[in-house]
Amino acid sequence: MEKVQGFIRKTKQREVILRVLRGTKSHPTADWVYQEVRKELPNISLGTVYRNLKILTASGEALELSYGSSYSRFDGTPENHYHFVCQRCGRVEDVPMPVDESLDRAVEQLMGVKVRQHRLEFYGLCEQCAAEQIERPERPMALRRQPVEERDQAYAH
Amino acid sequence: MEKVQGFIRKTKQREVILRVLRGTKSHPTADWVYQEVRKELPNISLGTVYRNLKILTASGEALELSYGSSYSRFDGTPENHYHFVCQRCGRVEDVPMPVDESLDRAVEQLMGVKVRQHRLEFYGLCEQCAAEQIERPERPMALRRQPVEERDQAYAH
DNA sequence: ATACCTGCAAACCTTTTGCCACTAT
DNA sequence: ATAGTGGCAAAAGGTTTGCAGGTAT
Repeated sequence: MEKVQGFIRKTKQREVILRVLRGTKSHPTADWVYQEVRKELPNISLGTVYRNLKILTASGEALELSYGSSYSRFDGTPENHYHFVCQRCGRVEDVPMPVDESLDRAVEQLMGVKVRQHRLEFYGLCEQCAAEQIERPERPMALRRQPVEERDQAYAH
Repeated sequence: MEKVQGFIRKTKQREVILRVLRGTKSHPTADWVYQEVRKELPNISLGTVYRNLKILTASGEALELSYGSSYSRFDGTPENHYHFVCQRCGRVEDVPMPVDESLDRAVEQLMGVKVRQHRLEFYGLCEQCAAEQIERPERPMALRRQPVEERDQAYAH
């Protein structure tokens, strides 16, 4: 039942997707990639693009700029602060570290933009999950689906 | 047609939602908030929770921890680097600033966790949008819907 | 009175999946 | 041979919205 990838095969589709991704600096959406790839492979499907984007992300050949989980989370503390996200159980914790607003000024000078705020998030394993994390698979672990129960524990108070 | 909020009325629903949000440190999802609020207001609907979460976020009484747009964006440059996101046009740009990995070690020592990476994103107005941003509404501007054409321009190469 | 709000349900939209034929190894 | 893949279309799942009746101000 558990479909675990033994090896990743080389295909035309994946090759073009990666080339398109590397060929732009625009941080495109999946749909944009789809439209681009379609110019070369008119029959490719959106599903394939998503599948390969996920594979490329899991194998470290691309980055996915998103919150990770598909839902938004809300925070009743309006003052900006940093967060730590456990990549295994999904828990989100505040980081007891002061917000460094001088970073905003630095970016403004570097890029000529107006910065209102920044968000800093750390990703890794929380104390509890790090303890349970004994084995270390050589294949990208992100390919494995996370059990729903574990994800849910993060919603508990 | 454009529904612009002139003032925000005080309602039981919004009051309870804010109280629930302030009463937890768990960075809950909208659905978790819904379940909690329902204990006090059994007839409230998920839609109302979403609507109010959005209003609270826009008025600065809560933070939304998400990427902002509903889609993921991908980046063909696997090396970690920082991003700047224009809150007006949605454009995403790389920040020419070295990644400070000592932050990861600092958080590990502060929290007793294992940090694999961090993500730092700056939000504000890009040079172009800052120039066009002449007026400054006193009501939270996030309440206003963004024209589709402007959002789309961010997908262009 | 008059906006604003709510509940409900349908609609939306991005992302995921099942199925089956195909193909790289 | 055989597991990984792709195309297609349906499904999923979080979030938004239209509507019509309520409700603060």
